[in-house]
Amino acid sequence: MARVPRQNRSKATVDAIIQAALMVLAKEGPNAATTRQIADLAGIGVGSLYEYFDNKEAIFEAAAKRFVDDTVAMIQPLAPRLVRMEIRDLIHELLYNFRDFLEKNDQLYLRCARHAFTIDMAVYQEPINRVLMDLFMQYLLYHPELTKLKNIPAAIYCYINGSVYTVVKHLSEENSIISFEELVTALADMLHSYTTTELVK
Amino acid sequence: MARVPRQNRSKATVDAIIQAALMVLAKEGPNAATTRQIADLAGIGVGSLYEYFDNKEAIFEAAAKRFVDDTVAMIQPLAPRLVRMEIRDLIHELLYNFRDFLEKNDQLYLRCARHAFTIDMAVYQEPINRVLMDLFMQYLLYHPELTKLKNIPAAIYCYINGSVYTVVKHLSEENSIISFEELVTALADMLHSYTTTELVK
Amino acid sequence: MARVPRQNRSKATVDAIIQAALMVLAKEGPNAATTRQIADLAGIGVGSLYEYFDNKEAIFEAAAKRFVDDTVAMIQPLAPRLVRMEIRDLIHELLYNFRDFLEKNDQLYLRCARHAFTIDMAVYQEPINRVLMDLFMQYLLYHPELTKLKNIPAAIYCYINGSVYTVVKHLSEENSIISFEELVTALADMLHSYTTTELVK
Amino acid sequence: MARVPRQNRSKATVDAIIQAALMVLAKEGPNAATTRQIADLAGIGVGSLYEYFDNKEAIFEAAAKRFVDDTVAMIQPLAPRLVRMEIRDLIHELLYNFRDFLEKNDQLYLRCARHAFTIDMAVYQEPINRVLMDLFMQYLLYHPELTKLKNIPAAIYCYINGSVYTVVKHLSEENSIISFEELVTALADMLHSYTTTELVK
DNA sequence: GATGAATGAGCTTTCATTCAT
DNA sequence: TATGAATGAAAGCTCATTCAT
Repeated sequence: MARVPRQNRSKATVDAIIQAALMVLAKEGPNAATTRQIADLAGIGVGSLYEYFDNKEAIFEAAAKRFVDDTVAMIQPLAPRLVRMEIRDLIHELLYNFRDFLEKNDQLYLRCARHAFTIDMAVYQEPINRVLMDLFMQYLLYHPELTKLKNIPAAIYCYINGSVYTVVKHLSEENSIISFEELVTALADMLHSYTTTELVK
Repeated sequence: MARVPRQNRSKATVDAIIQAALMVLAKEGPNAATTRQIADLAGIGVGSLYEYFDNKEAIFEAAAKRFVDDTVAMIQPLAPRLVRMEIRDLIHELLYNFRDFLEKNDQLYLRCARHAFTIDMAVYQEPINRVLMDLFMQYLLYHPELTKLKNIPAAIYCYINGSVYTVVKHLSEENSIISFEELVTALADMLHSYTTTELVK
Repeated sequence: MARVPRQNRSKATVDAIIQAALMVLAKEGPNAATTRQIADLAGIGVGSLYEYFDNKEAIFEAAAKRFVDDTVAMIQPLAPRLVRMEIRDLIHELLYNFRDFLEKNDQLYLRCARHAFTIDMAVYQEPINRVLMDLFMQYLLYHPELTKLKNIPAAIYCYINGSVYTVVKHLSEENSIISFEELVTALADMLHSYTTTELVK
Repeated sequence: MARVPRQNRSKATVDAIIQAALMVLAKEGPNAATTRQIADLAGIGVGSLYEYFDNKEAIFEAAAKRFVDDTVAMIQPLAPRLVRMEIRDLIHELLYNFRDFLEKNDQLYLRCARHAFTIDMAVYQEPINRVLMDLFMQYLLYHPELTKLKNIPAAIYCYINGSVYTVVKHLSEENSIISFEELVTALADMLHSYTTTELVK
């Protein structure tokens, strides 16, 4: 039976397991990843895995949660600055930060994200989408003229989902036909043109 | 060693295997799908799988190819009509056809597509992206004024990848915050506004 | 149910199967050899194998019999000449003929023989041992002074078994510490010295 | 991945596996022997086999090595006594010891040896041949007059290979035409006559 | 609490054999 | 008679999970 660890020692072990799970996930993908690999990388015995998690899936859930929390934690502090920017600059700033986040630690998170777009894992994407949605909502407060846009929720829904997927896919491509800068500019321009023309009749 | 089926009987068996593979893929996802399930669903013995395919992976490749080919075959005949339409109507027409395609046969293809966004499977998405890219390129021939748009390849790259993913994700959601019609309209408007404002300086 | 073939066509097919079995046996060994390989090499369908043989083992038995019969047929005609020779010349002549027999057809029979020393296959070696025993018995008729040797059956038993195995083993070795000529001379000398000293008290 | 057993418990398991493998090998031969049989006989689960060995072949290799090591260990301590004996007594002593070794444990090793003469397994016979060769070489030191024999390596090569095979074959025969005593005497006499007559010219 | 040896269900794959054509 | 597609038992092997230490 998995227990909630309260001591520091335990917390450190849980952390090591999650970190190891992320690394194994990044390297092998979710199918090939084994509990033995995770335990070895975490520097503990396989049995200990089950002291902290009910089963393998619970470990991956925790790893996914970690990924999502870190992503949210990366975005949230940017908000105060972003909401005051011109829309195209916002997108630039946001996506370059997103890229840096994905590529740090030898692309640890990028390689995890590659496997994350199975729609089954959409539950985990939810918080990321929400924080981005919040960002855009706050943006509206600072730019009230935009509230006249048609069907804002639908537009945001499309833009967020499409952009996140497109960025991850692009970064995962060995030889893309376009550069990251071109990608970002295109995404920025698309949102900019939308916000300047699609007003409610 | 897999052999090339020559007789009609054999061809039917290969078809049954691919169909069964798609159904198992749709129901279980690529990890949980087993050869036994495929054989059972195809109504044949496990051994027969290996008369036509070298291994399990080859079966899934064939299934993925079938999905992609069918998708392309669904889009291609629409092209002549679509390229003559106004851009928002094009998107509407295209995406409603796409939805019907994904939802037929008890959402067979939609449920397969849910698993297809693992970036590892991007190889299989390639032909779909290409046929859509071709569609937009042809569209330019019929609407020459659009050739003045900034960085067309980048815009198309973002739009196609983002839209396809967003549509599949939306259709997979049980209770979405927006309706399909709203989604389509938002995507259509976004492209429309981009084409009317983002001209080369 | 396997049938005894009486027509020429059938006999040719049986022959082709046996030949194919020997070749597959030589190349793959008895474990890795499959019915499909045999059928392919024989130029017939797998099903046809079972028109002439009850099962795979029966094919191998027939192949073993063929090998044995050919070996006996190789030795028998040599006998009239060999029995008149001096004992060392007999061994030389016999073993060089044996070597040629084993190495013809790209070592077909040598490679089969390598697998034949499993003592389980001793049944098949029997006729070979017998023809060699007959040879030595005939030899005694032409050299009556040898009948005074101690325990002739035991000596022949040891000499035949030991020599045949040693020759096949030696020919199978890539880099032997001794040459074939040295091997033959040693075996010849050993028998010669035995026949000149070990007389019944 | 096989791990090196460190604990006593593990070492006992490895031993049980090797012992079981020898028994299965003895009963079924190398082809028919399955991993399940070995595991059952060893009283462990199939999975445990793979805790200690990379694959089935590695188990058989270890079993073969055990057989060879034990054979060598049986012969080696005899050497000091044998090298001082008259040659015929040496052969008697050696072969009777060999027989006892092969027949102990319900003929465990004899039944393994029956399968070992596939020339492919000659690699494993090597150490046995070498220890016997060493024995004869030492014998020469104690009987310097024998160094005048013609081509000693060739003679030893033939004698060792031939004798070992002949003994194993004879012991495996249900109803042999000669007794073990006759066999041993014949082999002893053969070597004795060779050593007394075949001197370098 | 931590371990890792042990487990065995269940996977993919092979292949001798059958039988409708 | 000849075929080869179909079969399915059985093989080798993996790995999440357990539990005695």
